[in-house]
Amino acid sequence: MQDSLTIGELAARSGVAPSALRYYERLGLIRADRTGGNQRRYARAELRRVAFIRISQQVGVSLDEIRAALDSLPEARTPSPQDWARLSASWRGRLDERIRLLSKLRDDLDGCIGCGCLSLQRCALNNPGDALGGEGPGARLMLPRPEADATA
Amino acid sequence: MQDSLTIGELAARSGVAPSALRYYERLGLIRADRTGGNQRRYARAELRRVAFIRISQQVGVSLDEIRAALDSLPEARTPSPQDWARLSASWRGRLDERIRLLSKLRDDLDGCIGCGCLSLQRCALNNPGDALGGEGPGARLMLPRPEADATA
DNA sequence: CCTTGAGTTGAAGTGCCCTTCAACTCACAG
DNA sequence: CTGTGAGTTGAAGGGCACTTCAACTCAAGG
Repeated sequence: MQDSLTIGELAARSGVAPSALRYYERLGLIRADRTGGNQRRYARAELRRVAFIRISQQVGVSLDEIRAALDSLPEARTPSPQDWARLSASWRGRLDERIRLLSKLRDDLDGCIGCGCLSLQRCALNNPGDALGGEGPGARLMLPRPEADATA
Repeated sequence: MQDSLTIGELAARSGVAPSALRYYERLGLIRADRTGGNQRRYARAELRRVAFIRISQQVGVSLDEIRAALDSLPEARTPSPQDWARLSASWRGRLDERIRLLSKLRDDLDGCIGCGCLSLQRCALNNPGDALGGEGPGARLMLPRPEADATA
């Protein structure tokens, strides 16, 4: 009942598996103090960081970008509500864009279904300027899977 | 200028890389005839299949599920507009759900930003019944990245 | 003290969706 | 007929976000 949480406690409270928390730490997304016996002890503030990470993932931001965002927080002091608000607000455009694209896809799909033609190339694929762009080599997951786990 | 397309032509017209098309074929998502020299020749209808695949991915459906959906098409005849409409319509709920979740996330985020508290756990994480659920072992990409490529 | 559940590490595995490579063969314009 | 760009294969690589494993050590209740 102190001011710090074990990894198990943080996992339970955040809904993120311990293995994921360790992974986040390796990536520099969160940090932990250590006990004499080398066990992690998390400050309460880390709970908020983890929450921000999960939110950001739902927005569709990669861990690498989340790390960059978190790096912009002040190191000296505990981040203020305004700090968090600024970070969250920075995802707002991303979120809007994602919603817009999916809504457009829904409309296109409705149009196709409605007219029965389902000329998908015209409706939804052949609009390169609009649709999702991606660059560079290496395999990426190009398109989203909705399933995720907030409680496991 | 015949009735069939080479893999390069299909790639160009669909915006999907040849390597991806071969991959789709391995997974049983598309099929190709072969020339005497063992090269793939795609019927025009395959273009529509590929379009459907890409659309489905945007909706957030896995290739495995897409394969299952495509398997439900009649094998005897070329799928009719109604066949495609049925398949597309079957994703409609998924799409709606995704849009709904993202919209809710946006509202939550606005709320948090608005009040400055950013109590993310209450706002957006601690609603397990609502949020994205996932099951089973093995690493999955839990949350979507919007970037994708429809023209490369 | 001692047991037992929780925590530690690095390395390897998993699932998805492809891409890249090497070492060929094909198809067609000239 | 020949050169060249396009196509073929299986195997391996790659990025992401983790999980799993083995082989330990810690922490705390009885």
